[in-house]
Amino acid sequence: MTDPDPPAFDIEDFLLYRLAMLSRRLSDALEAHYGPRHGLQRAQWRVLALIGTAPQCRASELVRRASLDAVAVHRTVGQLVERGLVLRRASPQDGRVKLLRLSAEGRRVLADTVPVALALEQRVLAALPAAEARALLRALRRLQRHEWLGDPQPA
Amino acid sequence: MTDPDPPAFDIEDFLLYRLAMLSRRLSDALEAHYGPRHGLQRAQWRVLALIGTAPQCRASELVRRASLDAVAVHRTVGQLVERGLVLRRASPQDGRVKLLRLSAEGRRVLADTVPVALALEQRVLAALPAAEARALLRALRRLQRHEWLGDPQPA
DNA sequence: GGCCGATGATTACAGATGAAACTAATGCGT
DNA sequence: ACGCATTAGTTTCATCTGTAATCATCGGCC
Repeated sequence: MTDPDPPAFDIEDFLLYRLAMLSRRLSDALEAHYGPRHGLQRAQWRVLALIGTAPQCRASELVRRASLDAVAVHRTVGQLVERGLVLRRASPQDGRVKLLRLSAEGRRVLADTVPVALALEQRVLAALPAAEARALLRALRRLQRHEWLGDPQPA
Repeated sequence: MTDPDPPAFDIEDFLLYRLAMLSRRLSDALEAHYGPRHGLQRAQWRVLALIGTAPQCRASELVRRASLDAVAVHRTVGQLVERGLVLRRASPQDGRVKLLRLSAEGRRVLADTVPVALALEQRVLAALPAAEARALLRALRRLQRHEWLGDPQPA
């Protein structure tokens, strides 16, 4: 009697779902390139790029900045060290922390994949009208700052 | 000598990375609600909502439409059936396919979580200027259609 | 100087996830 | 009507991912 046909939630028209689908498809596309080519998996490439962006960082910094799982980061770093793409040395100041940086090989691998990543990004943006592309970038940048994104019903 | 400091790729300023971060954080936030409340994990909620959106669908349809892994879908459906949220019955026309629909309980659980999902969506959009929010939605809708998103270097 | 809570990193185990192989049923071609 | 390629669904196994416990080191405090 009251609303025999309520909102009729359509998940395919739902912002979070669209974002997740798009993000996954794009990451799949990128991984399809560097995966076979360098034997890297998604988390490995991401950590490699993060270390490349912020050399001499500690592992915990990656955890914080990328809001990644600490264990996953350490494991991934370990794999990259084994493969000689990342160097890990103890900090002189603090015996607990290990400072991370790319090896020459790591830089080479990253440099080989970055153009493909940027090309994919350009391809996405080129599929949109210029104004819309700019708005998308601005919106993402704006949303990146917001911390409140946890906790849908505060208290 | 040639470019001692090349592009200096900053992954934190990279579209795919921003999308992935935002998407994950939003999905985490939503899961933080329906997870403890109904004991659902992400894939389960998503499949529940997909079945709610398209009742009487077959499992393979979910696989296609959401471009999900077939095994994951079957497994998740199986879990939802066990918990009594989804009903699965053989199709009269085709003995291979099982038609899926929500049980009353499944509808109840979904109805309980949908407002939270929509509130989160509104919250994201409200964080943006109106024009930017509209542009974001339009951009996502536009990109959803594009199939070319696999294959960053076509041949 | 030596205890103790806090922090960084690592390990261990368990549950989740994905690729490949397997079973069942349909429909098409003969 | 029979055989066979195709599609739907399921099972298996190896791998990945995440939670919790562990080890090592630092800094403050008595």
